[in-house]
Amino acid sequence: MCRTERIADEPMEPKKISKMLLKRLPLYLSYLKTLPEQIRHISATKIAEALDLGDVLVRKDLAKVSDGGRKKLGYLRDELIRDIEEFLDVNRTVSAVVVGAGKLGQALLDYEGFRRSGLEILAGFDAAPSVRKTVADKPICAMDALEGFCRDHEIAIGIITVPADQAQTVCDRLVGCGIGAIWNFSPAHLNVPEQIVLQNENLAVSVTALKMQLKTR
Amino acid sequence: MCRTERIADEPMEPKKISKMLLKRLPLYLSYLKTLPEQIRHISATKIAEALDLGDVLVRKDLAKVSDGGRKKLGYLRDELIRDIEEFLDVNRTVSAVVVGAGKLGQALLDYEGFRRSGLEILAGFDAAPSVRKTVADKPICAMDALEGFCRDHEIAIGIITVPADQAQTVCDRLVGCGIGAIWNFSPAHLNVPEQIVLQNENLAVSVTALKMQLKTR
DNA sequence: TAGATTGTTAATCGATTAACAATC
DNA sequence: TAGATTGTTAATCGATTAACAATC
Repeated sequence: MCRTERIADEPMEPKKISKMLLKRLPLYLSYLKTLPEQIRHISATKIAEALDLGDVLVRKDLAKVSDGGRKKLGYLRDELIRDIEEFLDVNRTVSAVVVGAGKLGQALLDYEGFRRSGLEILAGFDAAPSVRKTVADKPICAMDALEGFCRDHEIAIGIITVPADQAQTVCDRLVGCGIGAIWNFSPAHLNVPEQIVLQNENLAVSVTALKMQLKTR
Repeated sequence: MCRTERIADEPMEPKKISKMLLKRLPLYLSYLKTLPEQIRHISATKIAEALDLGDVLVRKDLAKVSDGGRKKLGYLRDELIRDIEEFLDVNRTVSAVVVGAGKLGQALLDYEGFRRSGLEILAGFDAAPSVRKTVADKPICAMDALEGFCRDHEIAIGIITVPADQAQTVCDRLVGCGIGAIWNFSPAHLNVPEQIVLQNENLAVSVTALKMQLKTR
């Protein structure tokens, strides 16, 4: 087996971090932050109960990001918060643009909460930018300004909120600008080069799945 | 083993439908609908290639919802569309309300595309309904009208777009109205009775996970 | 001490993929 | 026929859970 025959000075492969873990850690973080000030210690079991998860699962997750676990006591809350924040690198801010300044695009431009996650949306772009000049003090620009803006501001994430039939074109242009990730709110399937991170937020898919669970329970 | 000792006249357990399947079927459907008119046949392999999925996976998915598969030919496109639509019951419309008429709530009220998924949002509710009287011809009502409205219109889905600190309260009221599912866009973890379907659309979680993939690739 | 907790190893579960038989 | 395809059975993979040892 490859694993047992590993050459000694080959670097250890880093602990694998799954997407599932990445989705749970922010939940732990927001739960920990809602706890009353006077609570100093918190156990994996308590977190698991509060969030309807298995206790072993939470324990393993926490062990991946912190070594502050004390038998019988659990974790020091503030230390655990720091460790998760450090792991998730919430203080590193990345820049984004929204393409498509319809209602949804405007809502994302307007949402204050992203800053707490380390996302800063700098501008919106739209084929008809005349409807609004700014949203939440952020400029709504014409599409032909996209490439220049992305390069000048080192945009890392392109957020797509245009209709499905324009999504691939917009996606290609964003990739051409050198962005590293696409956050796709359109219902279209997008083709991206493999080094680009693609995350789909397809509300039509979500609602259909929700309806089905409603029906078949 | 339980399975082998099953009493003969006990009803067969229905084929299990996983959440993953429910999220892929709408993707197949929208892909099939974008195909040019003249294409009459389509194979699982082609769909898999177009959507970056495994071919066996698609084949198994399709077999669960249609028996129209013909060796060497694949599926008749129109028949497959009908079979998937029937399985997903897209023609059954369910009614919903949005609680929280901020930018995001308004965007959801305004989005035409939900009708194609069989979701009809009838009204919005807000603690300060005075800001807007209607969005997309749908009324924005005061919170104290929530219970009456939900009962009168047999609302099945409650969509939550209020800030995190009000989400649980709103959720409890919706559950009290007899809705069957909560679609939660707030970043709060919600406690619901087990018979209520809960789907979280936590954008803070999404963006954090996206940032991490960006970093660690 | 006894109990609560962590953290590890093994088992289970579910979803995906591989292999392959069937056949139009 | 040969090739493209479906559909099934077995294998693999990854994530979760169970069992349990350690210990403060």
